[in-house]
Amino acid sequence: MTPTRKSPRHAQPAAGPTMADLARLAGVSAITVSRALAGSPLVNPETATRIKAIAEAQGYTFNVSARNLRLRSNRTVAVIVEMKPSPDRRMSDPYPLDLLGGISQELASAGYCVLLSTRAGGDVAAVRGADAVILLGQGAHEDAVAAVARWRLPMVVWGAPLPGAAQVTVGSDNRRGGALAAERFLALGRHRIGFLGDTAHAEVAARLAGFEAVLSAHGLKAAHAKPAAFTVAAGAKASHALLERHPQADALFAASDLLAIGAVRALTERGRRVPEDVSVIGYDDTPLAATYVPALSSVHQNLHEGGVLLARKALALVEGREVASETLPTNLVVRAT
Amino acid sequence: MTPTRKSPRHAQPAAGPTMADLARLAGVSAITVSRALAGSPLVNPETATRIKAIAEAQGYTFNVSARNLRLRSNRTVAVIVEMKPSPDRRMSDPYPLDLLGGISQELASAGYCVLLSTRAGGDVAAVRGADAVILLGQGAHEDAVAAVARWRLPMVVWGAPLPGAAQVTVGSDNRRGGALAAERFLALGRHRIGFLGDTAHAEVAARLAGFEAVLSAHGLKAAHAKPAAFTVAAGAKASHALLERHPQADALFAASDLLAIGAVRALTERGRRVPEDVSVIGYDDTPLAATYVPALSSVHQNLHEGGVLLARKALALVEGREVASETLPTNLVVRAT
DNA sequence: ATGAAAGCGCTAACAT
DNA sequence: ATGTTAGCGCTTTCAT
Repeated sequence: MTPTRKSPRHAQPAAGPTMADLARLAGVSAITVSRALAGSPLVNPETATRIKAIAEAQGYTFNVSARNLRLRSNRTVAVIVEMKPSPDRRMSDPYPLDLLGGISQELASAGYCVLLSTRAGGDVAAVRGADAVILLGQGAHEDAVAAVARWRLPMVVWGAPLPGAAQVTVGSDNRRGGALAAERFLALGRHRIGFLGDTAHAEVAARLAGFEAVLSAHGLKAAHAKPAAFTVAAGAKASHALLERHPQADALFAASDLLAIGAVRALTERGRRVPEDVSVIGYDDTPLAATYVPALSSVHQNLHEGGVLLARKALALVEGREVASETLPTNLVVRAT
Repeated sequence: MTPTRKSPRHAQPAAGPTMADLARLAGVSAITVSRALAGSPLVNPETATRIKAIAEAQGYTFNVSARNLRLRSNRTVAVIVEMKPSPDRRMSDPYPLDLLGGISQELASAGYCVLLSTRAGGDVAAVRGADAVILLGQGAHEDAVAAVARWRLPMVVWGAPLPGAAQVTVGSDNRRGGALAAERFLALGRHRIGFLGDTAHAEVAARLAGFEAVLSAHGLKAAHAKPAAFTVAAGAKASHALLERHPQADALFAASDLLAIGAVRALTERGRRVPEDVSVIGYDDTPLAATYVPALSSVHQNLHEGGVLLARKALALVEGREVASETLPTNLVVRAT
C-alpha cells in the first residue's frame, strides 16, 4: 500500500534529469545538489565540484518553473512595445531596438528575463505574471499607460513625465531638446518658425513646450502642423499644409527624423532650398538623419542608456525600493540643415 | 498529529488568491475552478460564469510557473538577437524589429511567450528552459548557429539555408535577390559590375552567388570588395578600394542599404554621378533606401511574414511535427538608382 | 557540512 | 458535471 517508487501516473515525455537524479548519482541529498549548483558556501567545495561535473555530464537543465513556483517570483520583466505590425505602417523607427538592447543587457546581468509583448499580449498569462512591466511609448493621450496600468504590476514607462501622473518615467529631456532646436534657429537668424508634430503624444508636447519657451522669450511664436503619423508622407503632407498658411517660413522643427525628411521633401517640392532658404531640425538622430542628403541636424537621445535605466528602475521597483522618474540629457547634432 | 490546515512555514509576501481560494468562495473544488478558467466544456456554464466572476472580483492572477511545472512545458520561445549594444556600433538595421513583430504576433496568438535574449544570455536558465529557440542571424561563418545549437533545443534560424547543415532555416530568397539585381544591371546596359559584401555571412554569399550566376551567363564577372561591417563608413571605404582597382565600374550591388549608401557616397566623392554614371542597388529595402536622395533601388524582403513563419516553424518543432526550411520571395524595388 | 520534511499552485488520471 | 488524489522540481525551515 505504501507508494514505493515513482509511480508513473503521468505519461509525459520523460524530461532530463532532476536534482534528485543528480543527488542519487552523487550519493547526496537533493538539497545539497541545489546548494551546490547555486554556489552556496555551505557545501564542501569538493562535493560541489563533483556535483557540478555530474550535472554537466548528465546534461542537466535547471527547471525555472519549479524554482519560480517555490520562490513566488518569476524573475521576468515584460517589455511592451507599441507595434502595429501592418505592412503599410512599418516599424520604421529603429528606436525600440536600441532601448531593448539596453534593457536586455541590464536585466540579463541581474538574472532576469525579458518577456517581449505588445499591448494586445496583456491577456497572456505569462505577461501578467511578470515581476514588472516596462512600457515603451506612452501612446497618444497616454492610452497605453492607462491600459497597462490596469494590470497592477510595477511599471516603468519610456516617455515624458506627466505632472499629475504617478508612474515612474524615464525619457530623454524632451523640453531641452526642443529648446536646443529653437536656440539653433535663433542663432541662425531665423524668425519665421514652424513645428511639426502631434502633441497628443506627451513626448512631442514636451518638445514643443521647450521649443516655444525659448521662442516666446524672444517674442516669437511657432506655427504648428499636426502630421497624422510618424511617416515621411505624413510629414510632407503636414508641411505642405503649414507652408500653405506660412509660405515665408524659414525654419522647421520636426518631432522625428522621418517627419523632418518629409518636411525637406515638401520644401523642395515648393522650390525652397534646404538649408539655404529654410532650416530643418529633426528628432532622434537616427541613422536616417546622418545619411540623408542634405545631412539632417537632429536632437540626439541616448537610447541604449535609456534602456539600461528603465531596467534598473524596474528592478528597483520589484525590490520595493524607492524609485523616481529620470530624464536623460539630450544634445543637438548639427549637420547640414 | 494530522496536519490540519495551512501551516505557514514559509514567510512569503502573501500573494493573491489561488484557485483553492476561489474554490472555497465558490463552494466547489479547485479542479473545477481550473477547468472553468481554462474554458473546459466539462463544467456547467453557470458554474463557470460564477467562478469567473469571483476570480475577477478577487483580482485573481493565474500562476504560470505552477502550470508550467505541472505540464512540463514553458510555452516560451527564446529569440536570440545578435546585438552588440555598444555606442559606436549602433543597431542601425531595423530589420530585427520587423521580424520580432511577426514572431511576437504569431507566438502570442498561440499562447506562447517571446523571451528576448542575446547570445550572451544563453546561460540564463530561463532561456535554456525555453521550448524552442529562434535565432535571428547566423553570424559570420555561422558561429552564432554553432553556439546556439549546443543548447540542444529545437531551433529555427533566420538566414540562408546551408547545403550541409541540418537546422531549419527561414530566409528570403537571397540567390534570387542577387539575380534580380544582376538582371536589372544588364537591362540598364551595365557591364562593369561590382559587388559589396562580406561573404562570411551565408546570406551575403547567397546573394553573390545569384548575382554571379546571372552575370556569368552573360560572360561577365563581378569585382568584389569586402566591407568590414554593415555601416555606411565601411561601405564607403570598401567602395573606394573597389573603385581604385576598377575606376570604370558602372554598377554596384551592395549586400545592405547602408553599404549601398556608403557606395553612393564614395562614388560622389570620386566625381561619379549616381545613377547617370553608375547604378547602385541595395538590399533590405529599409526606410533608409526609400527616403535617400537619390532614392535607392533595393531588394525587398517581407520581414514581418518572415517572423510569422519563424514562429510557426518553431511551434511545429515543439509539437514534434516535421519541419522544412523555407525561402520567402524577394523582389526588386526600382527607384532612382 | 548535510539531510528530512514540507509545500509553492496547478492539472492529469481516475473515480463518482 | 464534479471531486479525490497525487505529484511536477525546487528550496526554506529546522534538525543533526
